[in-house]
Amino acid sequence: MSQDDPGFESDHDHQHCIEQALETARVLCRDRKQRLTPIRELVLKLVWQNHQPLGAYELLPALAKAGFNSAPPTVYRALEFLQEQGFVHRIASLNAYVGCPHPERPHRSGFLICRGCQRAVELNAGAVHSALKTSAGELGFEIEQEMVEVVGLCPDCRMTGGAHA
Amino acid sequence: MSQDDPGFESDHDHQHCIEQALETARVLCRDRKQRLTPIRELVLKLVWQNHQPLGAYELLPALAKAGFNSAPPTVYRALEFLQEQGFVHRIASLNAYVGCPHPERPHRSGFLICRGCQRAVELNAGAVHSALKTSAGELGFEIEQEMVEVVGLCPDCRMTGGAHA
DNA sequence: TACATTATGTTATACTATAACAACCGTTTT
DNA sequence: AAAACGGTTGTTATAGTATAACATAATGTA
Repeated sequence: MSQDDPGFESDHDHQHCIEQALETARVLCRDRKQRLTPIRELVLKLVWQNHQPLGAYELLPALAKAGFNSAPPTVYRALEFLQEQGFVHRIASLNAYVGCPHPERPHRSGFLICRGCQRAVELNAGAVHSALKTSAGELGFEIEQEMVEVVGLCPDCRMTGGAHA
Repeated sequence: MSQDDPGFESDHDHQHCIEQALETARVLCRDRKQRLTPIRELVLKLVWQNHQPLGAYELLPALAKAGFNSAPPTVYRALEFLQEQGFVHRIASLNAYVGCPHPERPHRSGFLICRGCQRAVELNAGAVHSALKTSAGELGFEIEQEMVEVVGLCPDCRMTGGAHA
């Protein structure tokens, strides 16, 4: 994890996270000649509202409120696009989606998921990837995609016994 | 991964896998004073039919054919029990279940999942776990549960371009 | 403009998992 | 043996997650 990423520090300027994520997405889409349509931008913004992964169906009411169609395919399509562009990740063990702080380059990502406050932070785990690559390589297995999802307690919740909001 | 585990070798004596898994489960249940009922044993056997993870709903027809009730709760209950006992693992990214070759002791498990032949082999990834523990520790995160699911191509499928059955 | 391409709207449905309560069964207690 | 109990299974219903398929609209391009 790079130094400027907020980890589990609960007092970071989250508005800044959101702004930056949106701005990065706009720039990258322009470079890549992809269209960050209003729906897609809204979904990205919603996913970034906090560091707690959101389920697809949790996004629908907000879409409806913004005047868009709010049937499931709408949000799944937006999520699919955002994943392809690397702007969000899906967390399989939660059936939920979370913003990616480093969309500029594709990367193997892992997550630390706190069962106390439900926040998930991305782990830039070079060492984990190396170990995995070695173990897989010994079996002749060629890695294409990695999912690393770790559940536990973040520093805040360890102190408060998991009651942190 | 220990030496006696079949990895992606497709010619291992799979009947032996099944027998051994069932026998181990019987012994462990006796030791633990748990009941390996006919339904539970059947589900375990079905999950072990091959090394491809099976979805819960794929098990239902076989349960029906064996004369049991075949409504979803039946199979989910059996799977829940088998997971608690460590006899099977759930693979979140596939919504599927696979037999565990080392149920005698709880362990952090990872999986290599081949997108060619759909086989999944368990990775006894001590090194991966260590790396993860270190990375998490740096953020003050306390690990309770790990999911490591790696998708790629097994040795067989690398040769045949992923067409291996 | 005409055409192709991409995105969105809409309806329906598939797939995955659990809630809730009744019936059954083996064990222990009376 | 009867009653009480805990655990397992049967049964119905429903919650939660995701996609198929086709129609319409918007955008980019010749």
